Amino acid sequence: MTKPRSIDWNGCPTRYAAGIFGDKWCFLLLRDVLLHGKRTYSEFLGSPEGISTNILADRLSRLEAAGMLDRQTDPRKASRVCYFPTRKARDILPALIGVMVWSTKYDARTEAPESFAASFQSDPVGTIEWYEAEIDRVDGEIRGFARG
Amino acid sequence: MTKPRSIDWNGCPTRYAAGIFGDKWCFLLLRDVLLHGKRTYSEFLGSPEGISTNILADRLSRLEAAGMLDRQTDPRKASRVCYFPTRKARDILPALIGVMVWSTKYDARTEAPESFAASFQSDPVGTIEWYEAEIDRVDGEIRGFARG
DNA sequence: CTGGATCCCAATAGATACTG
DNA sequence: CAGTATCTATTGGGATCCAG
Repeated sequence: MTKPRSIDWNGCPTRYAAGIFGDKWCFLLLRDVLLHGKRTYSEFLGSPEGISTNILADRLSRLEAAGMLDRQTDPRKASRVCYFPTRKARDILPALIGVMVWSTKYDARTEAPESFAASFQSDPVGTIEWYEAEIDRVDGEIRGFARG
Repeated sequence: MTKPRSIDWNGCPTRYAAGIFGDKWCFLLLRDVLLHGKRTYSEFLGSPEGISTNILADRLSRLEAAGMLDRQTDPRKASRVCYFPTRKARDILPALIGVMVWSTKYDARTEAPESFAASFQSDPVGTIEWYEAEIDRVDGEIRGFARG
């Protein structure tokens, strides 16, 4: 009887969060799906960090199991799979942006990624209005995809 | 100290953040030092997640190298070492609290840790006043320690 | 004592080749 | 395109040792 190596990861919000965000690849995938609008396996694979295929598959299924990603196959073309951020994932956006603002402040060499920088200058990112609009926009995207 | 493989991990704020927070143990150590007031090696070792000694030493040095922890030895007793959160680390508090609020919302089984729950109810956590007071309090703590 | 360093070896993460 | 399979590299647990 193998003794469980890990402890109960629930019962503490930071510990719960550590299980999701305390992983380099999950963190970056959430960036891709929430801020860069990436949706497909090959789009994620194309990120400059160079995730490998098995790791990508593993993290996508972890994030799906955690209720952060909604996996949908195109009704007309089964080989086309899209991963959409769930409401739960989109609710982390304010904190994620907080982290990015922090990073930008403390690492002089960092630059905001295109979509972040662009939207940050032209849109009221962080306001309730922007946030709710983003929620609605992705909801519409998912419905459109599911209808085919 | 593992050599970064292929890509440049700077140049993007999320990527930079992933290098610091995208690690389970760093994430939890920051919780301990920022929200539970833990300062010493043995206090960190006593956390319920059960970090092992080699990993703890490695992560403490990583966080020190990243400018998140300030390592101080007691002027009167060299064997007593304290790790204080730097200003840089304390500046992540608002985002960290945002993550905790998110976790608490989405995992029904999670409970806020004592110090978080207590301060959240009795103090105006999240306000500029609370935040600046916390900055000053830890600054005083560090000065007091360094004076002996 | 406290704050580590080191070693062993189990378990996990990850790069690459390959497949339906 | 969206993943498996395989094999190697790194991380991590636990015991032990060491220095101040």
